[in-house]
Amino acid sequence: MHNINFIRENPTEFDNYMKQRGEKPISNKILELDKVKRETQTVLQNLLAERNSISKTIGKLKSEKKDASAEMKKVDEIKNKISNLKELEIIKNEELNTILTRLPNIPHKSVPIGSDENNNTKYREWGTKPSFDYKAKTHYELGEDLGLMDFETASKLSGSRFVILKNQLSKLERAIANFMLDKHTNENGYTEYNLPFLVKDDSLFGTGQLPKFGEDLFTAGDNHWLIPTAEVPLTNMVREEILNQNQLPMRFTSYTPCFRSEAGASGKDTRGMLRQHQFTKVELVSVVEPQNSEQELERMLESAESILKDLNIHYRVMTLCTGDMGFSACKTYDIEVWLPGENNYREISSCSSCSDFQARRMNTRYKLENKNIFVHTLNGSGLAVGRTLIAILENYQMPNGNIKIPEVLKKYLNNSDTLI
RNA sequence: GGAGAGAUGGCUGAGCGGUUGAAAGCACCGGUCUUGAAAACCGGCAACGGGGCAACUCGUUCGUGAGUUCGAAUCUCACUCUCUCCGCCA
Repeated sequence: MHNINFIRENPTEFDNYMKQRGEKPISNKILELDKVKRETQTVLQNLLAERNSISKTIGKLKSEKKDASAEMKKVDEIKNKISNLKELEIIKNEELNTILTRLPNIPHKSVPIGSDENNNTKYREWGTKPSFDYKAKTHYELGEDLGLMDFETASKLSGSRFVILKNQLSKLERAIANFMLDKHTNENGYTEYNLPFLVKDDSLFGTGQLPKFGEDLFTAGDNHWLIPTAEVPLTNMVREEILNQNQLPMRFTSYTPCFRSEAGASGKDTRGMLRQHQFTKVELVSVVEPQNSEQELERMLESAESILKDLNIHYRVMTLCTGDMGFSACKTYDIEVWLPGENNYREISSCSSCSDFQARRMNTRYKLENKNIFVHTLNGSGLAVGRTLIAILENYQMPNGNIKIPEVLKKYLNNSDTLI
């Protein structure tokens, strides 16, 4: 949600920011609605004040057993005007909100300007690509050849974009999740939560998925939605709260399934388990004071990177350009992991600062010297577990089709050296 | 699923239809006292919005939405949520 004061004072600048994010200029319309709304409100409030004071007089007269019929007649006349103006104010306010709740966050100054992923810039990279004497296999070739990854049966159960992991691969998924959670809670300073996977629409509004992106989500009836990411429940834990300064920064982590309809991705990544309707992810969320959010984003990125460093898998970090960022983000780093089987980099984490954008939607503030200030929220994957599993398969594959176990995961897998 | 109770400020918790935006306590902030701290005492302390350069002023808000009334935290209706008991159940 946007600060209407900022738009009032910087309409051209606002339009410019929106243009960078692929929106049309709209400040004119916003300011016009805002003006009408405020004028209506002023007139309305004067009438309300008049009604209130006459009502008080009536109360006084009645308690003195005097005649109040003249005053009551006066109020009666005002009442009609009031209800008309009230209606108008509500309409204008709704029109304004419809616009304001559907505009994306303003990008941070340091974000490269551009329309799509081609304008993303490389922030840094780590490690080197492994080399193979043969054509590296894809994760689904490896998984299926080992008999541990089953797309056919999954589609019998649930349709396309689902997978079944069996035996050692199922255990590997658990090992990865445990390793990530241990790392983030023991070394990176996050507190672990076990969360609801169903949320109400208020929560999805708070983090920005609703009202605009409902078609990307699965519903579960009764005003419940399946979470597309743990960001939603984690961040909304502080919705409608006024926090104390000494509670900040807050750092949360959680391992949850994520459910996405992938409505806009038909035909994309249909092979393998890269893009599924259901996947698991370890999520990181921070709630911080505004002046600390830039630094917190770097910290969060490093926390996510620490997982891949420990796994010793090559990756690069991209700074997303204005046109490629998510709705709520003001700045986003994507971590792209190297997948030898694909011969390509693929997103495995996305770390975003949402500045005060979600905080305004959620009305989350903290007390600072008797003032209530909107917090800044950040979220990042640390990491997507399914895609980490893919990365391990492809990077740790051996010529015979078996998989080496990364050093840090051994203790989670009976100290085995290889998958089977 | 059946029966009942409830929802008030950061928290706990009072509140006959008419200075109740709301008692009291806690928390918090400032001060006195103290070598320092604690205690005690004094003072301050809801949010959001409109108008105004400002002092300030007006409006809205007691779960949400309608209604009754000149006037609603207080009365009526619907909805949401929470809790208790019973039943069912991982």
